[in-house]
Amino acid sequence: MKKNNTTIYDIAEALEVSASTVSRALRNHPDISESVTEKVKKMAKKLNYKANIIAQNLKERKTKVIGVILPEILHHFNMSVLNGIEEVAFRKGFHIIVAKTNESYQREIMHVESLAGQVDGLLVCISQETKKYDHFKVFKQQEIPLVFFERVAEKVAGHKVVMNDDAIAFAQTEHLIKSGFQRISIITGGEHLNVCRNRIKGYKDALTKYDKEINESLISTLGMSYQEGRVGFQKLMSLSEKPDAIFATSDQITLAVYSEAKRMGLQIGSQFGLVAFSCDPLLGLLEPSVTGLGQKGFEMGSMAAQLCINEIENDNKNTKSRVETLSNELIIRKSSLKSLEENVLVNTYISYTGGKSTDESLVYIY
Amino acid sequence: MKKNNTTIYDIAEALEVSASTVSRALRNHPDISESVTEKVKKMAKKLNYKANIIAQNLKERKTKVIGVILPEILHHFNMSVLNGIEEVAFRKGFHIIVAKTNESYQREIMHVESLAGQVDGLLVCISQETKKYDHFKVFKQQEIPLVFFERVAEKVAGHKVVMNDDAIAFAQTEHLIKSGFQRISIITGGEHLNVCRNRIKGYKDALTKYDKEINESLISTLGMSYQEGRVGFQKLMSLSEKPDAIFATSDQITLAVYSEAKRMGLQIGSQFGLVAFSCDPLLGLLEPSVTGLGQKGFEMGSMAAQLCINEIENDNKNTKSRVETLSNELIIRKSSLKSLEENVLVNTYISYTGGKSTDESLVYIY
DNA sequence: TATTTTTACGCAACCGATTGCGGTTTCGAT
DNA sequence: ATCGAAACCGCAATCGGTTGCGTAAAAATA
Repeated sequence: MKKNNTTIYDIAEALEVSASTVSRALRNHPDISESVTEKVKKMAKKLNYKANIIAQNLKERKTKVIGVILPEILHHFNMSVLNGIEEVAFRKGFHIIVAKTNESYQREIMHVESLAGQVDGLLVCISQETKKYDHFKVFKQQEIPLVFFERVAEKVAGHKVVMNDDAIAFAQTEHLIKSGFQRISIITGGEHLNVCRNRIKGYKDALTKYDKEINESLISTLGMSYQEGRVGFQKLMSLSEKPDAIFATSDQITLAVYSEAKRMGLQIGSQFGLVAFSCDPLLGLLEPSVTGLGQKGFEMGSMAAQLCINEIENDNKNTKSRVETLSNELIIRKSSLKSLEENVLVNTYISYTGGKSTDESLVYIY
Repeated sequence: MKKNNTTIYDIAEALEVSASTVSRALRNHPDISESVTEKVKKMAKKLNYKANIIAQNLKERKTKVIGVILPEILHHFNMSVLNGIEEVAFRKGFHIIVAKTNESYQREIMHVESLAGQVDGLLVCISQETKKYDHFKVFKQQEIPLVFFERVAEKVAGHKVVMNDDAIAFAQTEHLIKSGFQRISIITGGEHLNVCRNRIKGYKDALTKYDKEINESLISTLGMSYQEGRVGFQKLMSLSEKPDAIFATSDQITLAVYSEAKRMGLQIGSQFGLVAFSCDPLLGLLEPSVTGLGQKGFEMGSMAAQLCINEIENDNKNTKSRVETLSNELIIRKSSLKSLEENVLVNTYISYTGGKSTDESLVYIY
């Protein structure tokens, strides 16, 4: 990026041929004779020629880079998604620009706008604050493929990759009910986010199915971050009628609830139920271990990247935005079991049909 | 990146001025009158003009992108480093391209070479397999700033950001000794990696100080990954004389050892000691909790990014490669305590002076 | 030998912006 | 009225490759 780099003109001059010949020779164009091609390549090697990728990008109107915008870089789910994205991108010859928003709408806008000019496609998990989606129009205008994952902008054109949030949430809640918990709380973010809305929906549907009252004061929608999760939990635990179980809907919330509950001396599992919309393998190592989900982050990331790259390469105008819904599975562990009796597990079966995604394949593992 | 984008020429045509005037107007060049500047900007807005960043990059010979090459995307330490890098990069107006090697030398080479043309600087944590460093010469030639973090190529010019590995390793080992463990094993990677070599050095120095024999069969150098850590642990535990404590030198190894040890029914802490070169906050939530390190990943990442960006912007040829050594601290938890007696902690003090980094500020927290 | 077809390259435009230099106009100063 | 200086703006080169088109030379065909 600095200077002194040898260009095709240097090679051309050294060999007394034209730059176009050099260019063609380096790309093995049949119009160029073997002998010349040979000479050019030799000289290129000798002069340590490296093609200027930026110049090529300008000419070709592509960068072989896809952008990834996500709310944070740290916790397991997002990182496994990122891992999946990188893996697919690499195999397809793409690099990825990673930009995080820290859940800030403004920062998301900045990234979307600045990325528009330098990526061939964009993968986005929208921020918590985002409620307007005009900033994505730039991508439509420039016809750059846009794929959402996890938290999607439903009104915006572009493929979406999501989880079967409603079904999972239903199953998790149902599981807590069958396990014997009475006052089940959910800690999540605002309902403008599809993930929160759908998880709340599954939660409510489960309560309804079992004729349990839906108590809005047990629904905390402060946000998906650690801090927000912690505050949400503390507020719930300061209610006159405290919950006896929590459905934590993010890695961070799970972490916050688990830490706080332990700190407060609650006996997670026997005394206090916890299920997590989270797939960190460490959940299985905690004592008590925490009921969570299967590892679908990598899958989500690779699928999103696939969709995006296909769109880039095939250049087909089938702009029907597909919505890919990944089926996740429940991993039942101790945190959600009042007792370790087998029959709770045996009696736990799938019966959710409330959402678009009827999912009969939830797998329960102890 | 696709097409139909309005250019300065479109604006120029619409306004019957020259493209250079448009260019200058958009950048508020004083040579252009207010009225024209006004008109140009208005027309730019109207035609929805977005500057072509690639063209600017070509002209300016910079991309405002820095590359990050790391071995894997998933575990806590690397991600906290990445988080720090992104944060600093963002504040400085840079984007980051993230490329992982999966610990593969070949893949590292590919990334280094392909990134050379499209980033203004590069941050690298070398792969486990890497033992030759010729591929980095491209960056010297092109005078692109190169900064290593964590695992560094010592012979290659470029700043380095590392941890006080030797001091920490010494302290961890010493702590295990004082805690009463007899056969202390270390699980790490090959000594060609600075981190492994230095951690082994600290480990050995501690043993030596306490007149304990250095038993090479207790030193497992299979690698830093989960799988390698697991295999290493299993081999150690199949020795006729098993270790009674493990020093795990990566997030992944720690995870592997902890899982396996639990699976084998070992009583971690009281019966089997474990210290981890790892700072995942979840370590504190495990039961028993795991002795680890303070959170320095973010700091390492942000420092590396700072150094790199300074180099890019100041363009100063002070090519003295600095080595920044971050002081980390030990967080003592249950996994390394045979008993919970206070005196173990009281007797644990800093006395390491064996390495380049004499570190008096290790903080012990229970 | 004359004519057609290949083969092998070069010219110049193009991708989209930036900028040194030069030219024209305007305006105050003498 | 004349001159020099600002004030304003355009020409053309440049960044480094890519490629359509044209053409001279070599080979093939008549």
